[in-house]
Amino acid sequence: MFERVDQKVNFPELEKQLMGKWKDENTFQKSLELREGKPRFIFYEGPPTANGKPATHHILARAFKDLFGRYKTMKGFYVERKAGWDTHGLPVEIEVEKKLNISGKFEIENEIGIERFNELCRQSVYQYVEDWVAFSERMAFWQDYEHAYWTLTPDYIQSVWWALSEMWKQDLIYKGFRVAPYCSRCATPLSNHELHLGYQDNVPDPSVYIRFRLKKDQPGARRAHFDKTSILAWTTTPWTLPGNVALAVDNDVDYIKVKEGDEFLILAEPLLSVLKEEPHVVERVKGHDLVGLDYEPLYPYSVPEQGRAQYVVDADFVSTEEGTGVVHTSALYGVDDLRLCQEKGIPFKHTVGLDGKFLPYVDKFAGLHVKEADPLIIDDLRERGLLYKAETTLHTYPFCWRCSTPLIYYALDAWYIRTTERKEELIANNAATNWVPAHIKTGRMGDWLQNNVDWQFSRSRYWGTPIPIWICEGCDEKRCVSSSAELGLKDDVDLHRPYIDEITLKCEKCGGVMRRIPEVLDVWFDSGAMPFAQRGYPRQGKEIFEQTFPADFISEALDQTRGWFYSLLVISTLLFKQNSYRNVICLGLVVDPKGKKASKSRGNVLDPNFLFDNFGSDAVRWFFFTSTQVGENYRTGTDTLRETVQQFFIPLWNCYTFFVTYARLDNFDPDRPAVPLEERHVLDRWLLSRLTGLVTSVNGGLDAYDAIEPARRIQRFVDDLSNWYIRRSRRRFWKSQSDSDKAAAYQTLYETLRTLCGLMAPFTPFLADAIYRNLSDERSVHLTDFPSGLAAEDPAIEVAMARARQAVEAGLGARDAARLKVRQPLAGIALPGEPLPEDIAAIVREELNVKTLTFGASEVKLDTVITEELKLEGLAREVVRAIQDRRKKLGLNVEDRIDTRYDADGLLVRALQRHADYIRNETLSVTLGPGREAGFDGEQMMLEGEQIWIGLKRSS
RNA sequence: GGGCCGCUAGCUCAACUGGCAGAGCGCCGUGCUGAUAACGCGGAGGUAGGUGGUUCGAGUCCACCGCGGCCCA
Repeated sequence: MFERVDQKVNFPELEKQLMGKWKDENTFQKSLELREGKPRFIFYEGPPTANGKPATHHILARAFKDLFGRYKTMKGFYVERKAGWDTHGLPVEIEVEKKLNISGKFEIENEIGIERFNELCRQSVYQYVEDWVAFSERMAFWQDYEHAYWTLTPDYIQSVWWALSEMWKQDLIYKGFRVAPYCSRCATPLSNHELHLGYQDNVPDPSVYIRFRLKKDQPGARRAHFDKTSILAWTTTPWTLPGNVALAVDNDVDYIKVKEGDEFLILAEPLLSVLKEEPHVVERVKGHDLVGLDYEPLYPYSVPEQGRAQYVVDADFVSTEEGTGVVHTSALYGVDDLRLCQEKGIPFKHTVGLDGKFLPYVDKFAGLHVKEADPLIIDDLRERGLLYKAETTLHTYPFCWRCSTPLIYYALDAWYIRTTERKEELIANNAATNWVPAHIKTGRMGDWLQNNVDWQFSRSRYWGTPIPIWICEGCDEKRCVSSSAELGLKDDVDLHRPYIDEITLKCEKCGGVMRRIPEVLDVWFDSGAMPFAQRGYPRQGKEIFEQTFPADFISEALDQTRGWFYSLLVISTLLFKQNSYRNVICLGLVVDPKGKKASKSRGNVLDPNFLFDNFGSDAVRWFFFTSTQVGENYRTGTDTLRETVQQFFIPLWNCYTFFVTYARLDNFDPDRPAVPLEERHVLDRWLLSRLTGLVTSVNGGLDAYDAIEPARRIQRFVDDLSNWYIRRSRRRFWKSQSDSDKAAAYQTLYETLRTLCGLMAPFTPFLADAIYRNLSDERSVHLTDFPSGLAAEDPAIEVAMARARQAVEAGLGARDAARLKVRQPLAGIALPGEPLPEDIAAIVREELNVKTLTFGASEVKLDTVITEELKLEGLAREVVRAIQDRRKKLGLNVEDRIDTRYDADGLLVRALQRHADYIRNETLSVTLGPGREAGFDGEQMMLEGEQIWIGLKRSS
């Protein structure tokens, strides 16, 4: 027997009940046990960073992950779902810095200490993971949270080390430079975000034009040509001039040689206006004519012992908007500069230290801070006749957002993985991956791979996987370690800073002391290593790793293209020569109803708990599955969610309560023999045909990693079920005799609801299970097989029914135009088109409330003549309607019998007498008679312009 | 500056390979209703972001531009 169901449902409350049941019954665990030994469907959890409370956009990816995990489980696969937590990285550090009200290297190292700082990071992570588990369970994201992988464990870290050491063995790791905005006081590089915090406008800086004297002994015929000739270059950072190694010109720009006094100057034609005098043009050349010319170094400090420097090169970033069209290049103090010198093979070395002061060997300016040195350098060049002119310019310049020190661009040590060497392999492995939506493969991801640069994986931070590279103080020998055993440490020892920094090794080459480089790993390396690191591979878990690599399916939002999607691809390509995922759903972003990104400062952030409490998590999931194409943004607001509940959840729930209400009254027993399909009412056969099609397309869609089309079809089906099948079948459930037609109706609706629950289980796990359990003796839908292979297709019925519904539409339109309410029966209607089968035509007649339905007319033609006979029938229906209304007002139950009295005259009385049987039957009136009797709860009202009093009471 | 995605009714979104521009919400009118906080019918509401091009025919294909989003530089 089915439990009574309240029509007024509170979905959030329902969901909490289900959470309790799942916990008590271990439903998730059971769903896994059910499929033990079955083929695996391999899912990888992209670990969220535990640096804050989960937000609404986190529901999105988790909903999709859960959808396919549940679907494949119901399809018979064993779907391990190991949770994971990304525990390292700058976001965690920043969260802790905020709590401590500190910021930056200086405070961390000198006030807090790395040991305590990292301990606080660890605590912070543990705290947030609790929030994440609660959140995930609230939205029914079934994962194994007890056996989650944590990127901070010694096992995990050692796997990561192993991965790096394998790349080391392949000679894919090298040390280089990285130019970044740098604060010399804080001794720290700034992130892009930090950089943007500190720009100031109208900052005065020197603007100097420098003569670079061309060497007289140029190779070949060019020699005499350049006597007394200088190339004019411009800079606003004179302190970079001692580090000058090259001048860059644009190959295709016109350069002019002008005579000024007894010397010659070369600069770009569009910038002749910077000259002090009216230009006296001597010669015009192209930039590429200048390339290769040697010039006299301004200073001896950056003249290399080996290799060639101080000559003219071509570059693609030369501007003719300002300066002279010649770019002074100092390799280590500009992003473009460094790239150019690396491309051209120009040697370079630092002239400035990490403290922002000139190094000792730059003897003229040694120990001076670069900004202090600027005027001295200008003076020095002026004295030596190398300064053409010096001015002051006002421009926008970045300052440290913490301490307001002017930032400089500075090349820091950085470690790289030579991904460019394996670029073609990366592209091939990406090409073999199924992207949803497809355009990401060649678009966003493909473009990113085409423009691949080596992966800079070192971070000058604290809370991260320490980079396992040790360098000999004596001979510079380098070594990459792959396990704690190699360091003489136990397996379970904490490998984080600062402890790891104290570990020294003995150099095998010279016997000297080897120390670890101070940097930690980019967190993307951590998460990209999860396919094997979650198993502790290769020290352990070898077998399980091999069984679970690569993944069949992963899903995240598209900001992961350069993040996790990339790091997984790179690491597995370099180590295992294939991608670690076969199918990937790349989701759009959650934005506010205006399309703006949610942010606290805009105040448009949706609190997930607010949504859960008001609409339920199923509703939020369903919204994400149905609202827009995968890859597009989700305009999310309370209005759209309210609509989701009203348009889909409530109608579905009403279908369910309708069934339960009458099934209880009739003691419907689902185990009774089924009425053969061919003997069922045409509405049943129509519904089951529709259901068959639905099952097929939902299976097909989900198999192709498409969620939206299946979900939208389910939505349309529920509309058909509610507003056509049940609407047109109601009387079959109400009628008093229990014949086979009634049994067929119950069986059809029952099977449909159960199947629908199966189809919906992966999408809305709470709602589907709530309904299914009541229909199935408390068995969980999540332990069933996914619906498939129904065989009740009947295209002819579907076509005919579609035509019938069009006929109804036309007929109701005609009624409306004629101002004839549907309650008033009419003699007939004639419609265009071919006749419909009788059983379907009957439905149309009933819906239109006409006696006859004919086809073949040229247009819709309604017989509008209302005979007295029809009028009385219409009045009878009015009376029925009035009695039903009264029943409802008196709070009577649908099955309650009543006695009915009336007081009226004229046509109404005749209608009541003529159609007494009909009225009694419709309203469950045991007696129906005239007279205002005592004890009858009555009401005076108007029906079709006539007075009537109707009174009723519950029949004893 | 570059890449990708989007731009269709007031709002949210559809329309297989080019073939009569649609649904839901909201609004107005009206009807139906003992499952329905629901539903039906009718109405108002569209130069499809803009400009060109290809085609018998373009929301759909091509080019350029604009706006929004994400990412890279």
